Amino acid sequence: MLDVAKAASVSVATVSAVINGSAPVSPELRGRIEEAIQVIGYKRNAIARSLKLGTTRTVGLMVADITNPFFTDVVAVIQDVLHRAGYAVMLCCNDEDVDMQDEQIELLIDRSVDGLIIAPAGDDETLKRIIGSANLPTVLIDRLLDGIDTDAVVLDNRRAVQDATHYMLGLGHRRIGYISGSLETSTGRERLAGYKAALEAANLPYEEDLVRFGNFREKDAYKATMQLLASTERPSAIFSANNLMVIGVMKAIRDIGLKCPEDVSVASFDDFPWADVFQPHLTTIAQPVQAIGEQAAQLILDRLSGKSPEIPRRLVLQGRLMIRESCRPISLTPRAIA
Amino acid sequence: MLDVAKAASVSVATVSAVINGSAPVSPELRGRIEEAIQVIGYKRNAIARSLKLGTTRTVGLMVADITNPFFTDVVAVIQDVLHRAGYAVMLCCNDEDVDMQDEQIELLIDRSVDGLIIAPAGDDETLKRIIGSANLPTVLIDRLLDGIDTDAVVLDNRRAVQDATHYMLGLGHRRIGYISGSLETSTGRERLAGYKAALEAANLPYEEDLVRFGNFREKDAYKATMQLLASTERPSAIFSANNLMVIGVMKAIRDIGLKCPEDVSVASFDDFPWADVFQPHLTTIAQPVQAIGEQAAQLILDRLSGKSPEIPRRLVLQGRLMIRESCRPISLTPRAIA
DNA sequence: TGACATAGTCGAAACGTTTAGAATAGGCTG
DNA sequence: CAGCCTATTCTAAACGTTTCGACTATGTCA
Repeated sequence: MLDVAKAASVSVATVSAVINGSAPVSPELRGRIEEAIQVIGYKRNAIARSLKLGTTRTVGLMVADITNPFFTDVVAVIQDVLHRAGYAVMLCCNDEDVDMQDEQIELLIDRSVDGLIIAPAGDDETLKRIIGSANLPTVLIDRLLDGIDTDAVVLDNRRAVQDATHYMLGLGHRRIGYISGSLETSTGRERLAGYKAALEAANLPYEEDLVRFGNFREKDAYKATMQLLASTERPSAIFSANNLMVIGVMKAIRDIGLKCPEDVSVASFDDFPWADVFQPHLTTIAQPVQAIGEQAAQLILDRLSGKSPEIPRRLVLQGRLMIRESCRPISLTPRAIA
Repeated sequence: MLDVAKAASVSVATVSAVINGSAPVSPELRGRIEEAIQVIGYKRNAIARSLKLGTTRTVGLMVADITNPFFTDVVAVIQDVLHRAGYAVMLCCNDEDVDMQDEQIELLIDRSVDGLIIAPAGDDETLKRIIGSANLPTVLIDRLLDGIDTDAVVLDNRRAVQDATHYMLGLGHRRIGYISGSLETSTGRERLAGYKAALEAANLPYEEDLVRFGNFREKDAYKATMQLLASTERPSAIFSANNLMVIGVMKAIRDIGLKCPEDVSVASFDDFPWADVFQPHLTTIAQPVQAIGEQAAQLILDRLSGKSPEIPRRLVLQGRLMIRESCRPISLTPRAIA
């Protein structure tokens, strides 16, 4: 900038004024300065600017697992709308690892991001302390944190799986296996609550044996399903609490020599773009990923521009049950009855 | 830092010395300073540090489409290894849009990233000019850029699809449809070249009618496949040049009332974690995503720490043909013969 | 015509670090 | 004891911006 100022024989203050349009500048000087900028190929240094202004126009985005297509989609739309608003996105993912998560949030805060969008891996005290003391605009997505009261956009998880379970119950299933996500997450807890609620509404007992933990990961879900299917009274249906796990569930069903939906019905949280083209066509709960991403981005943008209300806003969206062919009426699944 | 210095009654230089261990400090002062840091809860300001040092310990990662599971996986491992090395990742994705890409690369350079990892959307002149003049450590992944000579890690695309085509030819298929990615990308060109090479090796003519462009996207691939299947001499097999497009291909096959592999065989670039559990079990070319990510990250890390050789390193990895059940011998697909 | 507002420009301080080089205090050598 | 070396500490400049307040020239109003 100093070079530009010299080349145009003006002060740096004036150069700054034309670049930012922050003060009136005579047409003559403006012309000289703009020309000098062209000639020199000057680009203003965003770091120096950030130092002075105390803002980086960057938001930190931390999600538990970017490999999960749900998060991938959400990240993509967040990145898109933030970019259009002139913000850069610093991305972290920790593969559902809480310790890694703590490190990463530090990394982000350390880099002086202006705000944070987080889908936390777990309800970790350290994390909560850090984001509490960072005092940054923060929006939680997908998963809430106990005792942390910020903007958030989440799904009505409880209702969604209650509906799905109700649907399976309606097909006559009485023993519905449930592959749960980690109860360290609000989604893990809420989804399980939905399952319980549906059972209760149908006057059916909640059986611990029928729920196993897959921690939102394929491998763990595979093991969990193997156990479930090996038990004496095999369930006639299985609900998977997310997309990654349903792959594990299907693999276990295959490996144990059963067929879906002939032998066991399956439904899952999270939809797939290919769900109605590969067999069995999975019955799923579709999340409005586009809306989730847009809303989250908008919340942080509003907060950053200071036009949010004082109290945090909590958006809860509804899932949609996509009934396809992976669940069938109990009367048609003879082997499960035997 | 000034506060810490005051609290410990020393100069900021000394505080800096203990924080960075950049100069010897007596145990006494060190103790006082460390205590003051604790008490005050001081964190050094990375922006100011970047300004002085001219380095941000951040690398820009721009991929054409993060929604594509291949890129997602690669991004995840890159993020992981860079994080472990103390680097933050600034992510951009542009949905294969070249103009957006130009904007984004500017955004990244503007933010003073220390290096760039790019999977370009297209062979765009503006992009090339920008990264040429930015003069930053850069590594290209997946796709090369004509005339840009930097570190890179790519697949041997040509060979991989040549092998796959050879395999289909071996099953007796003579009319193999090819759904191509954009020829603006090196992968688009190389993969098509592999298809042609296999044809040539088998003394078969290259027929323009059999290749359609899906631009690496599901929707376009769907349309392309519809055309292909509507033609008078319908192909008995189709190869899709990536994962997103094969979904479109399968949808088209379904919508036109055909079955895979009974009526038409299908193979695709890029593997899926669920490929051998949902029907039809797709025959694919699996890319070593883990290795690609690791190598790319290592290349940029080496370059950043100045321990790379002067000349750019170009790594080319091999794909692996995963033969499953979506292709069958031509003699068994009667309808295609008719 | 003098007081005063206004537009345009500039000098210099500030943002929070790092670091070169100066300063200081001992200790050692001859 | 002078001279010198070493270890430790400090002062101050620099990184590249933004912006406050000062200054000048010009125009306006009573």
